[in-house]
Amino acid sequence: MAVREAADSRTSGATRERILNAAEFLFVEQGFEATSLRQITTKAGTNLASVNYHFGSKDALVHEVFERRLRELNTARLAELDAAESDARGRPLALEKLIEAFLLPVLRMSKDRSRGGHTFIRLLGRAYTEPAQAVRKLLADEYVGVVERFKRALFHALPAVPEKELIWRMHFALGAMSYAIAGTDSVQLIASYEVQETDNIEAIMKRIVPFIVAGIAAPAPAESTQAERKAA
Amino acid sequence: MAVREAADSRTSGATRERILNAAEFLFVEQGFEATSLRQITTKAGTNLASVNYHFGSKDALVHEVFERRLRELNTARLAELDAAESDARGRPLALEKLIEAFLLPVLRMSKDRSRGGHTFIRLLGRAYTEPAQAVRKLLADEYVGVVERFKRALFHALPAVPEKELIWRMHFALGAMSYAIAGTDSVQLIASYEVQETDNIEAIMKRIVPFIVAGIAAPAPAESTQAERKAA
DNA sequence: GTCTATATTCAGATAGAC
DNA sequence: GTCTATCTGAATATAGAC
Repeated sequence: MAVREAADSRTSGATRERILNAAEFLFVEQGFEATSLRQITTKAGTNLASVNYHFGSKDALVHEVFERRLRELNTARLAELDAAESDARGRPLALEKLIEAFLLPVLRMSKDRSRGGHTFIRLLGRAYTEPAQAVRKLLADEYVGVVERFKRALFHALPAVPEKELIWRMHFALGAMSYAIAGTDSVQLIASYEVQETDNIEAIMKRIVPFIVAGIAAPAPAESTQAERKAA
Repeated sequence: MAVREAADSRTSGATRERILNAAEFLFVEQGFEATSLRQITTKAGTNLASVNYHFGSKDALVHEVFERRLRELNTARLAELDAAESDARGRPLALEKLIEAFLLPVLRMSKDRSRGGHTFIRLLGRAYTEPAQAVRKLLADEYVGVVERFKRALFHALPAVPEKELIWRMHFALGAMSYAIAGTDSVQLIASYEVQETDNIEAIMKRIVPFIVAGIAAPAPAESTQAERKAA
């Protein structure tokens, strides 16, 4: 994978990757703050100093854990959207296709246990609500292109719904998706749901697309804020 | 509020409350792990030892921060649902009423800046995805009654949708709500949303109810899992 | 109940041998 | 690049005076 330093040494990059994988796993289980470099290096089978050698600091390691997967994920999302729009030949995209373009790469990554994508997807669902400034900044930077692109497609797909309304619904949808993704953990938490298939993301996807499509295409509510009512 | 130790000393309980409020605020800003007892006691205007005196440990403090608000919140939710069902006189509840029963107490608490409810609501949105075992256990315990009760009402309101489907949609809805609530932080994060009213929770509520109603009442997707397709 | 001073543990980071 | 040993600071928690 990592092109930059692949061939020169037999295990060059291997230690780096092992650290990233170990960190990813432990971050899912415990969160960023609660995970120490000692835990990470022990799990990765290397020494404590190696993190600072390869990444410079713990913050930089966190950054890399996200960036290596997010770049792949968002590139794939844009490619899916391009393909769907190409199929549509200039006509507005079916809302369902749009949602699928956003979610399919997640589905694919979550099924890829061999390269550890499955672990990262669980981490991703939690990242949006992360209080750490560094993580928030990173997500914002990494997502700005994707969000802009999908927003335009959404406006085009549903010209009847006010754009402001659509922006909010996009946000709600992201919340539903995020829970669906992180749900592997949190469904059991919330209650005694009699649900067996919490680790079958494919089944979850099939359930969430109709939910989001219906929510986003819902009739717009009466547009009147508190201020507007007072003024009237 | 705190009945247990109210009257005996003039300031008894006051320090305790100040600690809880300071902790609540800092947990929102930084998360649990990143917040130290030193920060909390400094902000509360007391000494470091007072946390251990009043709560026994940092974990116990976290526990209390949640419990004092969640008890109030969930009691109010059940009362709203009771009232709505009483109005309906045995007939199935309108889905919209059910959602509102769940969300109105959140709205009310979020508008209550004088008692700090506003702060807690921002914390709540993040709590569901918290990795810390202690927080997850606490939420599960505190929510089990509410979820069971609303689940029954939901099954009753939408007998046409399979129960398994409804459980998943309830989960998705919770994700959307959670994002809507924590959105004060995360809307700006995700992208350059041109939205001004991110701190007007009342306006947000008006937008999310139709979204959730439409999503939960959506037509059920073709019910076939991967396993079932293979078997066929 | 409140506070200062302190015990103890563990964190991230670095120096320097190999 | 890898490793051991160590520095420095900060965390939770407690002892004991007031």
